[in-house]
Amino acid sequence: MGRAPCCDKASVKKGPWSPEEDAKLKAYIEENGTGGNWIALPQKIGLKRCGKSCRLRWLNYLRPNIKHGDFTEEEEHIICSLYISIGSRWSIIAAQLPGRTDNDIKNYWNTKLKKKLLGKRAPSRRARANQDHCGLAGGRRRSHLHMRLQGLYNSAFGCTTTSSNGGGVGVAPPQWPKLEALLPSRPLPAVQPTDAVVATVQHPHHLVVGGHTLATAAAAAATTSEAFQAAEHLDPAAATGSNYMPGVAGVEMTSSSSMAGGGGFVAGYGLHDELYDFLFKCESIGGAQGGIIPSSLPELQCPDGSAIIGADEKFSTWTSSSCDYGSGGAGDYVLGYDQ
DNA sequence: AAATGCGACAACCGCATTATC
DNA sequence: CGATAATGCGGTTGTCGCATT
Repeated sequence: MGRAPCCDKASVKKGPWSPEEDAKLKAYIEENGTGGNWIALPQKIGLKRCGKSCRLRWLNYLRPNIKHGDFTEEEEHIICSLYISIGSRWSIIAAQLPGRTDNDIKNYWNTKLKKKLLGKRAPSRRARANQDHCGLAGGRRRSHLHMRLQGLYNSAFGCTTTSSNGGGVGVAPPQWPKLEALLPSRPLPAVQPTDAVVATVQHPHHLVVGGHTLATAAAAAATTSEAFQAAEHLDPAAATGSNYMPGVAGVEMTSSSSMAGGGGFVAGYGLHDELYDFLFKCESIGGAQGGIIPSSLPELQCPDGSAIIGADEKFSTWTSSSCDYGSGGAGDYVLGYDQ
């Protein structure tokens, strides 16, 4: 017995939305709100659509103040730096970019930014079928790709230079972190306001990442790195054979399936040192170039929008007192941020 | 001009989490 | 407190249009 379908698939229309459907949905929600029940909404307004489809359409396209396309360089930097930090947590990343949706960012990453980082065209879906048979295997592939991405990220954003690529500005390259789990062994809090997209950046340098921050994430990684030594010996991409992220070392391990019980993967040994190196060298370098990494230690805000509390030392307070991560249980790992 | 390849993006699917009964 | 429903999220797929062969 599987899960009951959310709607009657047979009587539900699929595919692109027509202007009429858009108008109906938009008009109704603007007038009445969602009523707190997406499943019932399509029946109310006479749409032959699944409630989930309505929700997606509203959140991604019909909602006011949605921006599409034309990502700025600053937005790209934010996306990249957050991706480095937390992986493919698109909803969290979207929360840092007002007007952007997770779907939009995800698409933008997959079609543009990833390639920008990789510096070459990624194989198409059609070509992907062959990839598994030809690629480097396991750890060797990982380290190979890892090195490539480090260089490519650097060159793509001018984070650093090498004498050989001609794009140099004569600064030392930041360290691309080695492979390891960045975050604690459970996902970031999933708590996001419905309209998280418009909820966040109070200050461009105070990024709040689902309650974690770049700084706290780095600190977390530092203190949990030991617990993730095993991750260094795993290659979920190879193990699953399904993650497509050539060159994105830690990133290729961040699919939700491969992360079951594990945080976003980023870097390896002494995350503490390497991630800070990476983030803040980029920052100091980027300062002259428009910046890649947010330039100050971020503040910490609980996902529920309650107190904004400074720096790392309060993270454990929040996690232990007000944030239930669910099944993982607080005893599963040691935070250690403020130890 | 037709076929094919590819990029971009909208939408769907299924799982995890949360809320409610 | 368990079962069920609803919602949120991320991965994947489908489709369209443009570029290339």
